[in-house]
Amino acid sequence: MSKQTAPQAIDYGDLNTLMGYKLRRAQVSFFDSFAQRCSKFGITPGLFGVLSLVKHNPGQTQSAIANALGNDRSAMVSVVDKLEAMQVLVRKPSATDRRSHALFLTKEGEKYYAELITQVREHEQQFMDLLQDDEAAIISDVLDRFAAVKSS
Amino acid sequence: MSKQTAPQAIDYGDLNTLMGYKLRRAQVSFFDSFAQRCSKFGITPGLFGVLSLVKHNPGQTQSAIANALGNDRSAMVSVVDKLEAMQVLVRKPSATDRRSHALFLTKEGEKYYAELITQVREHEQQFMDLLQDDEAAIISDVLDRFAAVKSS
DNA sequence: TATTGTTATACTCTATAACTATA
DNA sequence: TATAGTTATAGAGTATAACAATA
Repeated sequence: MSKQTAPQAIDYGDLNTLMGYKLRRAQVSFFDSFAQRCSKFGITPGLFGVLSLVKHNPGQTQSAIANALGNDRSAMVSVVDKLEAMQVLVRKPSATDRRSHALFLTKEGEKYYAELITQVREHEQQFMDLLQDDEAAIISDVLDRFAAVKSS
Repeated sequence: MSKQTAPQAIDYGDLNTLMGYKLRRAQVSFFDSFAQRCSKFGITPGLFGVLSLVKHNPGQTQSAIANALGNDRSAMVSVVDKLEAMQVLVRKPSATDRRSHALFLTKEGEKYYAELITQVREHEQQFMDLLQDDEAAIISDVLDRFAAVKSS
């Protein structure tokens, strides 16, 4: 026999009733799926977030982008390094403050982002297809409310 | 003047339309809030998940718990070590398989969990209070559907 | 041969502190 | 004095590979 004991069914107990755990499971599933579909682009959700924010806010500084994403400045360094190595983003000296770097998508970066966002939207659609009628609007709303809860 | 340039408003662009990003923001907010409320218990969402699963499935092995949570069994070692150090959980030799450890809550662990789950439920309620009418049921349903998406 | 717990290892993510050059 | 980017560092979290004991 291949297994002596059949794998016993697990009772998820409280976890099955907790929105926090459902939220985590859903996010992990979503990001795993994202990573798989976008693997050929060599990008992660974290890199995508920075790229997208620079795309929509050209010329902003690293600190401004970090703040907007809720990350620390120091974490931005390697992220921007990677995106620069991919030649989709560039640091340019700020015109008004020589301490800071203004971030821009390269010409290649614009093309890259255009192709990437198409994949990302298809991926979104794959999940949105699981919803019916007005559910999407409700989820979107509720997640925004959850995100707005201040923790201290 | 305290700042030379007023902080420019950030356009979240595509991110504001992507469920994946909303999901992440909501989860981070939820877990930050959880961590704050449960800090006096010295526990994290990850530790709580294991403890809760052992509570509801006494005698299961480390591998079974790891599998149920989608983790690798190697990651369980330090988690169980921590919970054992907190004296809320014990490894006992399995009666049927001398390779494996059966996990149980200690007497203290049962008391600890009872107090903890009360806090966790209050925390849940804090977020559920943001919802109205049938929204909770819809969110719960949709998150389950998202979690069920297989990624390969 | 396969599985359980374990160790060693490594990689990502995240955060803190300190440095430098600027402001 | 304070801020931007950077470096060094350290802590979680997660994963792979290999090993000893056992199945």
